[in-house]
Amino acid sequence: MNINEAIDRLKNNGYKATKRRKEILGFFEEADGYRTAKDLIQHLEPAYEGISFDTIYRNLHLYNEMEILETTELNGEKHFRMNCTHHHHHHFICNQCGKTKEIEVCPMDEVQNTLANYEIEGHKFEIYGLCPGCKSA
Amino acid sequence: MNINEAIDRLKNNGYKATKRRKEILGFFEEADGYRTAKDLIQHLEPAYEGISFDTIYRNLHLYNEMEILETTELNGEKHFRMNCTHHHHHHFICNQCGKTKEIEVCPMDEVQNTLANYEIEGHKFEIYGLCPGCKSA
DNA sequence: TTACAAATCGTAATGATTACGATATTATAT
DNA sequence: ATATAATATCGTAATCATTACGATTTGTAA
Repeated sequence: MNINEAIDRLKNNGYKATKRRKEILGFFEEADGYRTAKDLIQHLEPAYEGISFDTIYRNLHLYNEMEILETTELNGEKHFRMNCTHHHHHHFICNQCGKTKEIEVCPMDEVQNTLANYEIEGHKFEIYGLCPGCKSA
Repeated sequence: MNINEAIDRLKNNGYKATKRRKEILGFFEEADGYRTAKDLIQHLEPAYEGISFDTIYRNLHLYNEMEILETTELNGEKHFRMNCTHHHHHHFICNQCGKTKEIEVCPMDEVQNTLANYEIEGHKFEIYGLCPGCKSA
């Protein structure tokens, strides 16, 4: 997912591409990893002084529903990142900088048959630690 | 982990085994799955009218630190369950009743070598859905 | 049973998130 | 380009889970 795809998706669904919405997309594209609502507010404050919580959270939820952003919970705070739209995979997540690395291994195939009579609705596999950059710093 | 083990662990670390602490352990033993702070408060209210948030949260954290309870985040709320002290494993978690089933598969062995130069500090693998009981109900 | 440390209570404070009426902005049709 | 109507944002208050703290009560060990 990139900014232009996201804007197209907005417009195709009757949403407007406002300055703030574009700026939010820019923030996540540049971030290239997980960020919180607070991170976003801090980024927007200089250019959009007094930006409303309403704007922040409404758009984060909108982007999440439209699968422009994906979300996960990291130590009690919701984090967001640009959605990976291609194939199914999981993430290593850096505890320091929030950047992610794709993990192709998915254990679900192996697990399926141990869950006969269960209805599987979803799963989560995440690895946490330090990326090479943060490790050496 | 069972109630008696937990009480021993409390006493061995200089903590007192109060009525409320025993009642909380009883709640989680009987629950046999993930429960929230609110669930616990509702359980305790009848017998301990006006029980303090302080008591609830302080003890949940204490039990978590002492590895009497383990915790996970499920749709934005912290959930707790009796800790499984034996070997490393993961959980299927029922979205309806919170009960869990142990999953022996752990994908980490397979993943390790794809993360050279990364420092791995932890991982999470959870499967969500409906247990056989909730599925047929 | 006394004494004292630890636990609980009652309640206020915090922090993230949600909600809402008033105002401003965007997209579209003219 | 302009007017119009729908949508988005603002400013701020409300909500919800959780944390914090002084005053009081309780558990434990001598």
